[in-house]
Amino acid sequence: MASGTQGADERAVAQTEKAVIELFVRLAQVIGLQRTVGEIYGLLYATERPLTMDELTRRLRISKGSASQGLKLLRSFGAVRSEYIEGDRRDHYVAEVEVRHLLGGFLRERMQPHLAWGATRLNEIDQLVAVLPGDNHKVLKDRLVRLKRWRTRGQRLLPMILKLLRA
Amino acid sequence: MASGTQGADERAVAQTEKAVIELFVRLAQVIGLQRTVGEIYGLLYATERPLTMDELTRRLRISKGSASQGLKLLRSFGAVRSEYIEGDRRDHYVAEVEVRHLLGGFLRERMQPHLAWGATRLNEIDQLVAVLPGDNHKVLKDRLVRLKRWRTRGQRLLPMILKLLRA
DNA sequence: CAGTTCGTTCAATACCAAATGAACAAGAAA
DNA sequence: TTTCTTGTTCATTTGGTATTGAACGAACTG
Repeated sequence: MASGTQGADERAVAQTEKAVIELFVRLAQVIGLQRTVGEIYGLLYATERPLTMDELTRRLRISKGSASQGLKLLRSFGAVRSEYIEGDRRDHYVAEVEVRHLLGGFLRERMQPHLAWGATRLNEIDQLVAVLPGDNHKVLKDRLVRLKRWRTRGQRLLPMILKLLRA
Repeated sequence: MASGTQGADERAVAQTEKAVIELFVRLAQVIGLQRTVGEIYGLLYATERPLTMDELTRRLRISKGSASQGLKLLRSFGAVRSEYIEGDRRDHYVAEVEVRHLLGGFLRERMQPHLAWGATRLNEIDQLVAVLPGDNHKVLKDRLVRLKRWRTRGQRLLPMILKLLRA
């Protein structure tokens, strides 16, 4: 292969890498994760070979602290795992390329707690309106019934999405 | 009705109101909207009677600017509409009690653009990898195919959710 | 053992987006 | 017309949180 073509190759790969990182940075922002988390996952996703924390900090220009915390989060989501490499005591990280790991982990660890909190809160509100006399505050009661329907719906939605992730 | 019971009533209503607002504040935070937007929608949701901007700023202790911008956003979502009241030139706002208006508007105005952006970006990446020689970078190409599958999936998910909202 | 390497934690900092409020425009009232 | 009322916009301030980097513990190495 000619070295000119080779150079074009490298450029294309580098650009791709950058674009993939950008993609995951955006995804991270949309679902409310730190930009560094998106960067880390993006770089790992675009790289076949396992990377050390040191490589992540150098290539992404982020601090050791950010890398450590980002990787911790991504591991808790099951979106990244560390691979053992013979004769190197450093951790080597690879992306779980099934994106559902990232999204599934996010839903499990971040979304679910919110839904649970909302359900609890709605029950508490229920207690409050229960003491109100029957025909007064009819509209308020009606609206709360609507909200409770949403609790059910929301709790149904999560499994649905998870199922969709699996498909 | 005894005035003591009446007092208990008012307390319960006030607490309910507060709890409903809290609920929507949390929802707002989860989907990445400003706290004030959640507060506004929450108060309107908990109140039968249409409210003026002035009432919103006083009861929520937020600035006129925040109220104006929050209402603007909520109207753009179709989650709030203004009602004309005879002999009062001020705008009077009521919540669209179908929560799907809020979520639907959010998906339409906020989520959809991100998906569109991602789709465009993926096409650009496609162009980049297209120039790479066949068997090299096989893994990279494979991973991009995975991402493209997600574009399709994401674009399918949105209508699904919208349908669920309607149900 | 002392000296390195590696990863984590957390207090300090830097950054950014949300909230404010003054200034403004458009009507209405007087 | 002038004066109020009402709502919007936008430059500034504020508040919250993401990122940093120093300090630390643990686990190797020589």
